[in-house]
Amino acid sequence: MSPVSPCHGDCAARVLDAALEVFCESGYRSSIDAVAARAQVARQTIYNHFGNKEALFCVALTRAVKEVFTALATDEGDYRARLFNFGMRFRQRVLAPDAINMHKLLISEASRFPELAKSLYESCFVYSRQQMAAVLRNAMDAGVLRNEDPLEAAHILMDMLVSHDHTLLVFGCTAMDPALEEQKVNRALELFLRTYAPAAPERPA
Amino acid sequence: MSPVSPCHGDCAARVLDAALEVFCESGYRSSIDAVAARAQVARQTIYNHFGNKEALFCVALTRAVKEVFTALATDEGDYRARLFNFGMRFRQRVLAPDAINMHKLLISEASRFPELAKSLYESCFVYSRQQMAAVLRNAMDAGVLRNEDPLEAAHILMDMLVSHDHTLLVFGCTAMDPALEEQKVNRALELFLRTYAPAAPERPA
DNA sequence: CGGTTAGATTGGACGGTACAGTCTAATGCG
DNA sequence: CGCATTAGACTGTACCGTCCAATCTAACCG
Repeated sequence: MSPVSPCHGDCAARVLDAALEVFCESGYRSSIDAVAARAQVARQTIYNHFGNKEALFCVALTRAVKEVFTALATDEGDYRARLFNFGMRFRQRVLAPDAINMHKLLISEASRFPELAKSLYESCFVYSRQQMAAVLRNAMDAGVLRNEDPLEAAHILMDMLVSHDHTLLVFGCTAMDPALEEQKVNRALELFLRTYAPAAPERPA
Repeated sequence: MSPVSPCHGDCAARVLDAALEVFCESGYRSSIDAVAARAQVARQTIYNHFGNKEALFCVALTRAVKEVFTALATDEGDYRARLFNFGMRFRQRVLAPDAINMHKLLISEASRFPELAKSLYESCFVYSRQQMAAVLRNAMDAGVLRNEDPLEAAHILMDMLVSHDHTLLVFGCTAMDPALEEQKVNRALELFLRTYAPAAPERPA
């Protein structure tokens, strides 16, 4: 039972973990009591640490969402390999059940927390596109890709990588088959590289 | 004031309109009283017609979502014109504020109404892709487009058409500038047609 | 080493609010 | 009269946030 055993230090962290879990499961309409129970903590402890429900929500969600989008790009291999690795990692992170739930949660509460939604969109969604755009810009400079707006290209590639499956998951329709991941990434890359192949210098009349 | 004036017939319709408005504004957590006030109807009238809140929500949302995706394709003009018209109409419908709100609403409540979410995904999202795929299949058969899976091609084109702006709107970041619509559709078509240009029959060695 | 203190934590009670859904009596219309 | 509608009272529930007295821990001090 460990009947009372105060936690002395890790309480806040436990609360944040529990809050993320509970909010992801049942949305913002989860009760503070549910979070407290999940964290095995008294309700009052939550108020001591975070003040109120809104603050708890913002802190928990911000911390979690940012983790999804860090360090997606790598420097190893040729451009094709870099894009493949990025694609695999991106799908893995963004299509994970937790990430899907966070995405739904953020959309649900975008009107209640407009600044939070905007800020997380900027610092995560946009940020991940910029990471990809940097890779693509290099490839364009190297002549491997057609020289166009790299940020636009990043949007297109990343949509090709996840968009359809992401929609499926958000609407709760299917789970992904992990055996098909490489195949899907390669197909997306094939289409993308076809779109952004360097313009043929001259065409045989 | 029209102090009491029972509605005799159009009550149900008024309630459905009001319900859609209110739910889109404040989500499922809107109160029945708010719907009743918007419809200028007694709360009891709503219960007489729809039984409970869940049923009201499902009926109102289903009716509204289906309207967004009907009759997107046209038969006039060449393939390029058809795709352009489809693209313009698609953007207009899917990026409209009401449609964005419904999208957010459906995602928010996907876990509370799994069958509703799945069914609306099927009958609307998938359906619109199939409309587009039919057009693309014709173009492929006619040799105007590279002969590949037309449904996959439809997903890609429709992502190119709206994906980025849709995300922006869902997260409440910006409004669209209507002056740029044609330009955006043409850019999406340009990229798509580049991807799906018929394969060059042979390449100069 | 034992006693004290400050701070974190707990459990529970409590007030206030909001809402779903029911019930009833009254109203107006065909 | 019969029917749809209305206004409002009412019940039950859920939850936020506060308050408080009691408990535990660790650090500090004589």
